[in-house]
Amino acid sequence: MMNDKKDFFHRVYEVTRLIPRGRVTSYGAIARYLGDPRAARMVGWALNQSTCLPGFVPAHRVVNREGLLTGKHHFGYAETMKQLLEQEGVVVNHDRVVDFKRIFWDPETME
DNA sequence: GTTATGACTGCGA
DNA sequence: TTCGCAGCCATAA
Repeated sequence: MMNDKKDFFHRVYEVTRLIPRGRVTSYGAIARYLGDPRAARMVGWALNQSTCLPGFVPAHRVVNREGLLTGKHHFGYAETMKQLLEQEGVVVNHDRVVDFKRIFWDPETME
């Protein structure tokens, strides 16, 4: 169905909203949770659109697998993503999430 | 209509 | 170990 495509974006937002405060996850983890590990790029694209959506989508809690803030440039100002994360207690250094493995949140296990 | 690109990831050399 | 390439799918030109 063509609604499946829409659902993909919708589910990205849903999962992203489930990310606990002070935790982060990766595009690949979300994509894998949605059933398409290779569709990580679509996750990023969906989050790009999410910045213009009504309601709060913590897209700043989604980084790449290395913990790098690759999407910071899409928040209007490059520092916005970092500041949002630090506001939640996530330490960011040189566009990289410190202790990424530790605060990583897996959508599949939700822990 | 086709081509190029993108907030990525995994695997092979 | 690091480096390069293919695959994923939607949007833009």
